[in-house]
Amino acid sequence: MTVWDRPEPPTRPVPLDRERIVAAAVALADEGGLEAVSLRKVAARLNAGPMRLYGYISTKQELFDLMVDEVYAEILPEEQPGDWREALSALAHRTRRAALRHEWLADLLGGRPTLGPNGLAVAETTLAALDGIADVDTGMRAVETLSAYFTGAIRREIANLRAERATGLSKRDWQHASGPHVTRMLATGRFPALAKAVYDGTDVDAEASFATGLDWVLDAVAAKLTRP
Amino acid sequence: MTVWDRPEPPTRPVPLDRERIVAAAVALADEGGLEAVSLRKVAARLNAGPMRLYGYISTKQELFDLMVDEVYAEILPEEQPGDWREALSALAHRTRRAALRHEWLADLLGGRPTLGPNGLAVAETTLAALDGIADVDTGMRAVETLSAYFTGAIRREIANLRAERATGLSKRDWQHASGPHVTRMLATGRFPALAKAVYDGTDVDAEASFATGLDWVLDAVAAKLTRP
DNA sequence: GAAGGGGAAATACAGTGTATCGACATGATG
DNA sequence: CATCATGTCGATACACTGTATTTCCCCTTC
Repeated sequence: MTVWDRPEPPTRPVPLDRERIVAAAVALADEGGLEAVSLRKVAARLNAGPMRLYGYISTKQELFDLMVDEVYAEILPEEQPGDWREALSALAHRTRRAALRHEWLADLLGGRPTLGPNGLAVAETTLAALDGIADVDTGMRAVETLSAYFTGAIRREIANLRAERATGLSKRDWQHASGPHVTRMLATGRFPALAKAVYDGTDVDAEASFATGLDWVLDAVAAKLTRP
Repeated sequence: MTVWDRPEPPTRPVPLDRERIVAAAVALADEGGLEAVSLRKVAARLNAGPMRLYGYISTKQELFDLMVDEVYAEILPEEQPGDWREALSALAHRTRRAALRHEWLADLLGGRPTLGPNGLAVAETTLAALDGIADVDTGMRAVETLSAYFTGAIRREIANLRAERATGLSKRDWQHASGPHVTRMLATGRFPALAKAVYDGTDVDAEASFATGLDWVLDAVAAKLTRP
């Protein structure tokens, strides 16, 4: 019996771990959004059967949790600046940039408590930045308020970005010329304040808007820190 | 040929409109969350075939948009108080309470631009509250900042609420005693600031936390309004 | 060599959003 | 009154989803 007659030994299944799985899922989501992530496609990308993933996660939600924590690794700053304000500001901006790299993050942000190692690490360094500056309670309140702000702001920014992309219109064009529905509504005169805002408002770019809102919130935090 | 032999005339299809459809969808979502909303189930609740809905909406996303706008009708205040600060605060609290009544709103909040009639009406009254107090640009920035805050805060609150419900543990219990994963992580000593926050922090109820964060942001807005 | 165990894969199921198509009640027209 | 066009509704179909269950086969251990 020659070599040719003997069948090749069966290919061992490719080794798997959460890291690989999450990487595949993130890649899929980066390319086609969250809805492009299906267990079948993730598994296929790893040359594995779908059910194999259930050894590493027990539900699709858990895969999302892992994906979010993976991105928190990008958000975690390598070294902390001394100033608490810089630290918090950096956290906000890093989160925003991460969401711009992985737009699907906006869909998940704030959706579930972040209990993964990187999420906890981010929480740690954030709270640590306020250590000694404020008592525990005001510190927590500050972090919560700030993160509520940038979570919401990021979500809105991504939402607008998608809307512009979908209609093919820049925000300015959309407001001024085309955007049939909104234009028609504004023309009814039932929304004078809104109309004024839309037509008289100077359009600032998203980053600047994010930054000024952030500054306001940081100002508020600063005011509470100094006065216990 | 008697009456009994003749078949009854065919039952006319039940009349339908967006209002009925949205009401059915909202009811479904209130009972079982957003994932309980399927076009088939919505249609079934209206004694109609699934495909019939496509005369009124062209995609499931649009149904969600209509649902959100429906809730904005609850958020819209009946009469506006004079003070801008009261007005903005009321908007935030009304949105929060709406989300507590319809928890699925948290999943949709900030996810897409709100262009429905009620959403626009809310935007209108909100901007109107700042009319004369601030120039257009700072007014918009104020509204955006504030709504980013409460959007994020509401999402987190609902997320925590669900997590507590799922584990059957109150936040306090979860942090202190059981919650194996978090407890173990904190015990490693790698998260000292976080551990201090968890163990030394006094737990305030969600509404109070929401309100203080809101006050901070409103303070910040007030500071920017007075000083142009 | 035989038996057992464990993990991967195949199959199965109930459900999803949406496209397509056939039938049929209705209103217009002869 | 008969016929035809029209438009709408429902049935069917399709590709896909998350997940439970079953089947199978390789490796280890006697």
